[in-house]
Amino acid sequence: MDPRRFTQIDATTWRIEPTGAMRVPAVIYADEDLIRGMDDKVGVQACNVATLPGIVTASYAMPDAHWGYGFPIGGVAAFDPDGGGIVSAGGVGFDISCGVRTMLTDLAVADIEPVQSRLADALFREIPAGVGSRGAITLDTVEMDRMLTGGARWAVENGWGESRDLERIEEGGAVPGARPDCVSERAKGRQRHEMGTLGSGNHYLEVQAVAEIVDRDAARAFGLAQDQVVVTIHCGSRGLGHQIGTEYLAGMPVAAAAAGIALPDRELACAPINSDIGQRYLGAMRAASNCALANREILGHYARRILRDFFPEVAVDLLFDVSHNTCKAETHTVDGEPREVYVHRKGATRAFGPGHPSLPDALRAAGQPVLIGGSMGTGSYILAGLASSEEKAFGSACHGAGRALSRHAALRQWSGRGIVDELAARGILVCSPSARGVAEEAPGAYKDVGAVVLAAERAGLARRVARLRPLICIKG
DNA sequence: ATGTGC
Repeated sequence: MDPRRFTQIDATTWRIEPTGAMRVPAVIYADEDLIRGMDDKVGVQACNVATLPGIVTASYAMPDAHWGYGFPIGGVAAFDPDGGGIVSAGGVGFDISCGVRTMLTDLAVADIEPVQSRLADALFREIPAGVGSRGAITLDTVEMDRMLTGGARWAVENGWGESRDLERIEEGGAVPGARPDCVSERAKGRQRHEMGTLGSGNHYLEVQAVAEIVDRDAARAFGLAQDQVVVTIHCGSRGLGHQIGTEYLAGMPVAAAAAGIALPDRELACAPINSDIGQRYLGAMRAASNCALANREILGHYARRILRDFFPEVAVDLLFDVSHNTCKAETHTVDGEPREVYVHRKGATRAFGPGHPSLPDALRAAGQPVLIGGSMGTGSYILAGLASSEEKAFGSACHGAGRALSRHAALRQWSGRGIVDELAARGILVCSPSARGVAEEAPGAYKDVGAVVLAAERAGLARRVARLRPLICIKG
């Protein structure tokens, strides 16, 4: 995008004042290079979101923003239910409650090196990955509904996880207000065999090493040390969330028209929060969130089990599990008053600062861990939420590197085999059922994650704590 | 993202 279409507020804040149907400004947090690298559609979409009924304060885009279905990926917008506010399936995304968890081990890089190849083989063999992958768990109708209301708590009760994990998961492992009755039989049917599976696209399970400590005090509070081995899982609600997104997306244009909402783009289809379909979507979306929380808990359990085959005494403690595709009712300061608003975060991570009451005691002083997935070769970051993020973007930050090239362009430029060989030469073992998927996810197809997190830090969204480098990547 | 799509 041409930076000149914005008013530059400071080095990392760019603003478009309301014009036409916009009810609030659009604000993008990024440095000038990142702005230049963004598609024009990011600005257009952020402005489109600013026209939606009940939006408060501003429509925001994070430093990793790129264009998505209706709302930008990397978009944050909050709506007031008492001011005609809306909920939008396109504002959450197809992969409902897609997110990241990082688990800390007491192993060092030197412990992994002798077993790296065998460990990669074991993880690849035992963790189902790829399009349509099936797991070892099958749910009947009763267990399906229990999973959809119980989330990670349900997983723990069934032996796939540990109860001490729960306080390290957003919402304590189970999102309240889930309504399995608002989830279609088709969506449930697609999920029957998919619990404990990774899926495809940019989803992965990685064994990583702490490559750099940026903030010593926060790293200590999080339990991170140089050369420590951690396991990070990125995945979501699989077929169930996708089916729910598809079905409600189809129903929302009618609901928007019935509510007299004029849309600048059909893809922004939405419904009033205080409407039947709005409430049904929220109930189904929360059920899908619980599916994603349960899925990540099960995958974490598998990772623990496999690590213990190699290191019987290994400790594997959950640092945090956080989603980056959600709509949540939260209390934020709006026009100087605390108000409950529905915050859509689509490709944006919740980033609550120090002292936030929702954080567990052990993390309250340091702030929420903000888990940023990079690309296969470049590594990832752990950030900490900042109090300033509350007034900048309703307590949100970026979620990843963001694509620089389309999947199609990546396929033209790289082969899966070539990427696997290139990364192996750098000590990174990649295992995937799909060579095409690996080519699509080539490190060069992504922006520089370091530039993205630096911009997030400069903008006051979150601060860098540690950088991680991959050792083993199981790719969907 | 997705029992991937013309």
